[in-house]
Amino acid sequence: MKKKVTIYDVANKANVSVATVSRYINKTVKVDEKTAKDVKNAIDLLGYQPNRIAQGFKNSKTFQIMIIVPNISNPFYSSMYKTIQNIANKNNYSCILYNTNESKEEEINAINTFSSIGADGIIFSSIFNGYKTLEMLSKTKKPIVLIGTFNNEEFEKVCAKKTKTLIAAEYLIKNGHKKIAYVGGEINSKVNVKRKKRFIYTLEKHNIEFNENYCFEMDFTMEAGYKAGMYLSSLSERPTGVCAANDLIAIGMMMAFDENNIKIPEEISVIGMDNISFSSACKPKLTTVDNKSKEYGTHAANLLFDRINRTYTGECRVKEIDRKIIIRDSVKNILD
Amino acid sequence: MKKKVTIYDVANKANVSVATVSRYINKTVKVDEKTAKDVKNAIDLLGYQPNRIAQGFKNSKTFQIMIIVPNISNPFYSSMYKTIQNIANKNNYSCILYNTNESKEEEINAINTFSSIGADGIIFSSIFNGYKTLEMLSKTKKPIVLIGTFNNEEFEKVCAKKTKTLIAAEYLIKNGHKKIAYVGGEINSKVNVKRKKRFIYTLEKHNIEFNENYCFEMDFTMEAGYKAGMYLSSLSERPTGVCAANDLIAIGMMMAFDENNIKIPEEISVIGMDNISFSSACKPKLTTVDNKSKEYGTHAANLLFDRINRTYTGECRVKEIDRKIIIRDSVKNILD
DNA sequence: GTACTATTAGTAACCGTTTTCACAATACCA
DNA sequence: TGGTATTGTGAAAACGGTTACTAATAGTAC
Repeated sequence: MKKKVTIYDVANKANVSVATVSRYINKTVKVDEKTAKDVKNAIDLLGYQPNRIAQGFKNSKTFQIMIIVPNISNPFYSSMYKTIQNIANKNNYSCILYNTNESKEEEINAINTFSSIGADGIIFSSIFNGYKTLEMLSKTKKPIVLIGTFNNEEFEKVCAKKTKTLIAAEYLIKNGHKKIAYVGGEINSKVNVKRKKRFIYTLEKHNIEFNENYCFEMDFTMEAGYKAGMYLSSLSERPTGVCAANDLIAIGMMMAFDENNIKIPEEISVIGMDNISFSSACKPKLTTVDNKSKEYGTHAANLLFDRINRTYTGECRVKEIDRKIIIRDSVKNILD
Repeated sequence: MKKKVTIYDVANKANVSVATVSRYINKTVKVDEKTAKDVKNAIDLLGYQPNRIAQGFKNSKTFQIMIIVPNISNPFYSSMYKTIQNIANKNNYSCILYNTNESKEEEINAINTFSSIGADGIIFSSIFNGYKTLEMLSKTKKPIVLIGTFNNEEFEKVCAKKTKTLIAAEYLIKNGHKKIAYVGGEINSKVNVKRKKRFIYTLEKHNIEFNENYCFEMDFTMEAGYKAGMYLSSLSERPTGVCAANDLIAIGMMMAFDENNIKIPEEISVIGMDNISFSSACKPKLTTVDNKSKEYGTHAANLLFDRINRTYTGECRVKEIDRKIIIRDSVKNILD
């Protein structure tokens, strides 16, 4: 095993001091042109590569950021991750991905590793409120960006301008629907609780009463959507529109309606949220609310690198993403 | 800004030397019980956390592995990543994820970063043959695991025992099908080329002639599958079975058949590959070949950590994954 | 020629650990 | 009792960079 070539070897070869080599590499101070040439030659000759760990150790900088997501198999997060990675790479940074599997415990573990490996910043998304996690993050004194809604003024944030539920429900209402069902996800998750609350609030705002029979909560999967569709199909007085907590649910539901020969959107309108790729491939094409994973990623990464590179040092900012409805074929205007 | 608490602070507080503290933490040498208690108290009191970078610097170890994938939005890879991360965490390691976006250039970049950050190992998956990448990897002298088929004896590998295509095609043949179509993906990708070759080979092995009319290659999406389905529906003499290069294609195809009132599997049988979650949620439930992302992940991570921890130092091993067919409702036995 | 300033380069301290080596204290044995 | 293992501990030298401080040289003004 060949010995690693260090900055000392380069200095020797080039007949200069290690300081000069370091200065040449980091361009912190100008070195004479002739000397620079010698150093460059020595580096090339020896195939020298600065040891990142040693650099990181000395500078207490790792050139790494950590990204914490609930579930990387969710197309929203994987797409967001990809845009973050791109921006990070452009800044000469690598990304440590931590998948928490939607578990609170794992979030704690994630933040613990974060502070122990000393990454330079973190992008944190969670389906929990997480007072403890935020407190832990605060202690790290590192640049931090939160994804989603948190009660916190201490960190950079990127979140939605209006909730998806509001947008979806109002679109149905605007199209004349009054008997509207809500199909949520895992009943106890904060995300579901919040969405349902939002849904009810939106109905009331438009003087429509919320009907408990038009509510089905199970989990965020296609199978759950199928069951919801079966349930709604069986009602003697069916709703005219359904608001699904995500596209998977909506797609599963449409399958059930199809199986029961209930025409979409003629007999029932369906609206989803997320705009995953499947939503434009199914039949009829699903009307949904775009979740704009790429915008989330771009803003989060930019906020973070503004802090890391000290391009911005003012008050913490909040980027609000303006989600738009994607009108396709699954909602009918029943006013016509 | 409070100063970071170091091993010296702990040593001071506990009235021992830094060496003792280090020994207590790493359990490399036994320390007296009483001393250990003192050290533990001091650590707790000060909230001391060893500095990973310094540790890494001293040990030339980063406690990080890198995982390179073509596309993290592909459910296969995200699921694989999750299992790898779990095993890594158990080994006290973090994972750097590098998404190459199915680009050769990005693969080069990925490996360059890998060697510059000096991670302790790498799990590499690619849709290319990549002679250059393998050569670069070889130079790093680090533990390496390859995912998929590569012509290489130098690294650990985990790949399939039989190709998915072989399994799928043979299942159709076993069920009496002779007029079988192949719907592939992006025509120029190595993966598609290989799969098609495999498909033709399997037919010939069973004395069935390959019919170019029964071949449709576009890309690996649901939309492409839909178009393929439309094309096949339009043929005057339709195949009795179709072998799709992945589940997305199969699902898209089934939609097209459904739209054309072609009953599955009564009039046409469809088989997919991947066993993504959608495949068991659609109607009829799709018969497919399980891609076992979790097994890939588990084996890859275990092979890697055997090397990293020097639990195994022998010849490079190849783990072959025995993929199984998942029989559901989309293939009919036409011999009955 | 002297004094002063700019520019470039070298010396050595430092970052926070691990670990080798040496040594003291204790245990063991004849 | 003396001699030898055994055990637990501390001092100090790494690991490979960066950088504050210092020194040398060149350039400029008087």
